[in-house]
Amino acid sequence: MRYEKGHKKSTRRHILDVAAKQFLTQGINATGIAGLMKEAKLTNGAFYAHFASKDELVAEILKDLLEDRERQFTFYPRDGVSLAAMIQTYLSPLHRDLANLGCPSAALLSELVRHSENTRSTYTLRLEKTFAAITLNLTGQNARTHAIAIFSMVLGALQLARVVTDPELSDDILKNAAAVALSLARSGEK
Amino acid sequence: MRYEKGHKKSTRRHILDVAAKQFLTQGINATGIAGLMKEAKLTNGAFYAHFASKDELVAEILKDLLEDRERQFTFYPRDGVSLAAMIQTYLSPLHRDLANLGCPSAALLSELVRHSENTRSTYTLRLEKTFAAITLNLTGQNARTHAIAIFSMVLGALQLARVVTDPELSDDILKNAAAVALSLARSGEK
DNA sequence: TGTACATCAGTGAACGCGCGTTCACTGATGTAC
DNA sequence: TGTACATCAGTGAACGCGCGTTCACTGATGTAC
Repeated sequence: MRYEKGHKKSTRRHILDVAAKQFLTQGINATGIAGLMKEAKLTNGAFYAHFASKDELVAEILKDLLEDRERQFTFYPRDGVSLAAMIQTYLSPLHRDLANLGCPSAALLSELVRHSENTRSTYTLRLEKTFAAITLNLTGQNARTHAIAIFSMVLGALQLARVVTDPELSDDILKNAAAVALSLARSGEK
Repeated sequence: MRYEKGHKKSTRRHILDVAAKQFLTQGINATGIAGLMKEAKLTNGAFYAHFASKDELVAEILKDLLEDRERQFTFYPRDGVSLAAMIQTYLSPLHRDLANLGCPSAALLSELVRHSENTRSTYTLRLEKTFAAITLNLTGQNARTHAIAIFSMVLGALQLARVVTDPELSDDILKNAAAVALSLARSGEK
C-alpha cells in the first residue's frame, strides 16, 4: 500500500494523541510502546519510523500537552475565563476523575523529576508562562507571589484528592482548597 | 552461622531503612529488589525471608515513613515547633535538595495513585491525622479549611521546586509559596 | 502500453536486559540422648 | 562427652515476563524508459 499525502504526519499525530491519553491515565513508566501502538492500531515496530526513542516521545508529548490551550482543564487563563472560574473547574470532581483530559502537571509532575534535563527544561519554560499568565489576572505588588501560591495549592490539592481512598475526604480537600484559592484570587483580582 | 537473638528483626529494620532512602530518592518503581539488597549488603534471595512481596515492603515503608515524627521534614506539628517554623523548614532549599530525608508525600504522591487500595488507605489515614494536627495549631471556624489549603500549597510548591531546571525560579517558588502560607498560618495561628 | 525498479509506511519476530520471585542449598549453632 | 539431627538466616543461580529497540521483510504505489 502507498498512502496519500500527509498520511505519515497524521499517523504520528494519532500516536501522540493515544500516548497523551495513556501517559495521563497510567503514567509514563507504566505506558509501554507495544501497548501504546496496539491501542493506535499499529505494530510496535512502526513506532520507530515516527520517533527516535521513548524519551523523544515523552518530550514531544509534554510540549504538546503543555501548549494545548484548548485542553479542558489546563490551568491557563484565557479570554473570557476568570481566574475564579479556572480554580473552580480545576478543583472540580470532574477534573479529579478524568485525568486523561486533565492537567499534565498534576498527572506527571513526580515522574518528571526523574526525567532528562531536556524534558524538564520544556516543563520549566511552560511553568514560567503559566505563572506569568495567572499574574496578569491579578493586581497589586503581590500579584506574582499570589499566582505561584495559587497554582501550587490547586496542584497539590488535586493530587491529594486523587490519591485519597475516602471519597468524602477527597471532596473535602477540593472544596477547602478551592475556598482559600478563590479568596486569594479575589483579594487581588482585576 | 547462627545469629544472636533479635538479629533477624534488626536486619529487617536495616532493609526498611535502606528501602526508605531509595524510595524517597529514586521513587518506588525505579527501586529494584536486587539493588536494594546489595545496598543492604545482602543477596536478593534474602529479601523474601523478610517480606512476602515488594508490594508488602511498599506498604510497610509507607506506614513507617508517615508515622515517623522524628523525620526532619515531615509536615507534622510537634510540641515546641510553631506552624510558621514548620512551613519555613518544609519550604527550605535544604528540604528541596535532600529528598531522602524529606516528606514522603512530596516524593511518592503521584506513584501512590497507581498503588493498591491498601497502600492508599494507609496514606489516607495518615493524611487525616496531619490535617487534624495542623488544624490544632489554628483558630477560628476556618481552621481546618486553612490547614488543608496550607498543606496542599507547601506540597505542590515543593514538588514544583524540585522539577524546575532554573535554580532561581526554584528558589522563587519556595519563597513565594512560603510567604503566602505563612500569612495564611498567621491569620489563624493560636 | 508494458516492464523493471525505487519508494516507504508498516509488519512482526527477535534481541538483550532488568525486573520480581522461587528454590535447592549452605553452614554455623542449638538440642536430644 | 560425643554424635546425630533440627533450625534457620542468608546464598546465588535460575525462572518467566515485559520492557525498549532492531531489522529483514512486505506490498501497494509511483516513476523511468
